Amino acid sequence: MAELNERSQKILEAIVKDYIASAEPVGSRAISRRHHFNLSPASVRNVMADLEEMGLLCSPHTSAGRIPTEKGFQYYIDSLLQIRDLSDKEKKQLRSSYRFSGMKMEDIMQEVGRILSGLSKYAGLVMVPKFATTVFRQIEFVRLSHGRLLVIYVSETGLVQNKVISATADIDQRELEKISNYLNRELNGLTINQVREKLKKEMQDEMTLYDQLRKRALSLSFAALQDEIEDQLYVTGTSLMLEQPEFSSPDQMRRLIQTFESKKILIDLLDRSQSAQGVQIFIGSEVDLKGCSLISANFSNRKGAIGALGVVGPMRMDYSQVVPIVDFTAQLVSRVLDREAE
Amino acid sequence: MAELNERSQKILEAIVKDYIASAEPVGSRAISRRHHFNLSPASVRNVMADLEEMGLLCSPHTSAGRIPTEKGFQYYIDSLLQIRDLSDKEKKQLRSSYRFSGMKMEDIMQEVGRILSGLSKYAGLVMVPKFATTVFRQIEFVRLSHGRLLVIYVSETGLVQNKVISATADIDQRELEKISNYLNRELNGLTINQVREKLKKEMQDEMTLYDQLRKRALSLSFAALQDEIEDQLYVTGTSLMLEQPEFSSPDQMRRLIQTFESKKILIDLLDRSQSAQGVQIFIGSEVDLKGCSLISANFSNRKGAIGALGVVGPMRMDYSQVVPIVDFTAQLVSRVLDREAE
DNA sequence: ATTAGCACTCGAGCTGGTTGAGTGCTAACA
DNA sequence: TGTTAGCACTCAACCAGCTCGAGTGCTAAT
Repeated sequence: MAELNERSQKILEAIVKDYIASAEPVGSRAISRRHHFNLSPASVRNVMADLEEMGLLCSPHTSAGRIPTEKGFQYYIDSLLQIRDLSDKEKKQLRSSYRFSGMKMEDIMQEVGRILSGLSKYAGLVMVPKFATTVFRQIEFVRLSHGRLLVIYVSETGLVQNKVISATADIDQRELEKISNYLNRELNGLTINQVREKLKKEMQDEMTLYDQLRKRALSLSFAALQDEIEDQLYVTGTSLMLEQPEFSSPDQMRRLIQTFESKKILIDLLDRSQSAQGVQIFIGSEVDLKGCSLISANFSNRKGAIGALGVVGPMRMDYSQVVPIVDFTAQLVSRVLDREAE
Repeated sequence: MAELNERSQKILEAIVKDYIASAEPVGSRAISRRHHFNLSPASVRNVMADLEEMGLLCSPHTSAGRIPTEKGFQYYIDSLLQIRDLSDKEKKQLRSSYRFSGMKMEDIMQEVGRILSGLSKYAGLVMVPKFATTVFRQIEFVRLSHGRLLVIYVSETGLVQNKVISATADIDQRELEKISNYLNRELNGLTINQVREKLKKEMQDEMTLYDQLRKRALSLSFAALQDEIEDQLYVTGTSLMLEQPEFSSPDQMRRLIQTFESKKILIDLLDRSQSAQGVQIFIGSEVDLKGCSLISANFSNRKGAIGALGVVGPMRMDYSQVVPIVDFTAQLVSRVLDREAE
């Protein structure tokens, strides 16, 4: 991106801010009046023309003002945006809105989403820790019917997953207990991925296994863990998005709701943000959310269980407001998870 | 409801059917032409005026045709609607779209919702069996951190619920195992409600209890089961509803989405339908869904686990089409649950 | 380099006219 | 007496034309 001189920057910033506030095209006159750089509308217009040339602004039609393009927002966020920190008072307030004691994982995540969307007035997303990266704690088998077993496994953080598998032979509950005892001893403290690795390796030595119990245990737990467990995503406050003027037309509403309904797009996005540290901002068509941005952050605990949360709002959302909220919430959740796992 | 003579009935039926097909006010001319009762538009008009008088029809404005009121739909459904049965071919087709083998409960429910909304082109609802009425199968405890326990309980049907409780004293995993063994033996085969009853009674004799283990077991499981477990609701295909012309205005869309988002209204409705047998139809403002109807049916298995499923569509939906689908799906799900629990 | 001035553009909103579907009423008819 | 043809009336939807005002781009003066 070519450098902008200071005046251009100031004007771009002013336009973006005004547009964020009003959701309407902003004109040269408004800029020269509302912001106190002593410039006539004409001069502002010249600068605006340059900015349009560079692809940072565009005008919906001849006699309307300018609105920032995606690229314009990008520039604003990269170079101009100053994130204010939350004041201690705000932090305290935020902290006190979260009351997680005695809640199980799912409920915590849902509650975080609710609060996130409540504070931001946009849609809140929370993706539950990817099970694969969490630490194994316990496995249990329940016999459902002939040959059909329910496997329940629990992570260090108290996340529960369950799955139905079918065993070749019928196994009674007593033996299942023995098997789970054995597995709990063997696999304790490993991440699910490590568990998978270990099982795979041991399975290869299967030929040499005379120990029936162990053999069964291996094949059962292998079946239980073999396919990827999909991430769980909690979406809250979609209807808040519909209040935004940019989604006021039926068509745009439909598109938006469809996007939120499929969840896949959102999961992909949050997955992408998983690798990075701190707050990330995805803008507009960079993601498959036309006209939207996603502000996301990861959370984790000492042991490494990783999830992501964020806020989806219109591209024109108030980043300086929402970014610190997302950031602090992620930290808060991380701390809670640590406490849970202690 | 006053009786209608045959001609009025025929005309009402024709109007409702045409309106269902077109979503537009239907006029006297159209009725007299499209349906072959040999009546002039003028005569039809007279009847229509009567029907309007009785509150079965209304006209959006003077020079538009008539549309059925809620009461009109009610009458149509109660007296005029003929539910055709599914042909064997359709049944077979429906049956084959459901593939549940090796799925766990949650996934089955989600899949049912998806198919339901796919077939009806409206929103599909599935409410997972109320846990309280299901049969207890197994309970497990996992120690999370000092004094915090994760309880997992499984129903006969393989439904898994979990919850965090805090114990007064720290209990190690070995003792937890003993406790769960004890409880599994004691409580096997009872419904959750029966379990609650039993625990309550035994707790009252607590004074006389010298058996530490038993004492602990009782208090733990009591804590685990004490509050109501909320029903889980799966909603699919909301965006399909947005395609319907009656929800084409931004305002109506917003209202609709808000309704679906809160879920509470829907749960209440399905709860209400729980008591009844067979397919039920709720219309419009009778429920809190303005302009919508809900077609619902219960499912259960021999052991009595009860849930409900249904389709929410515009009031003007094709009942003769959707009712049999809902009906048959409920039967299908019941049968699957039986198989699961066998 | 900045700015005042001005012609120009274009959407929003208002008006008035036309069209066509549909009604209610009345009088004639079987 | 029930049915119907005829007719005047109503009203939303559509369209064309109009004005208004916000905002632009360009040019010439400062």
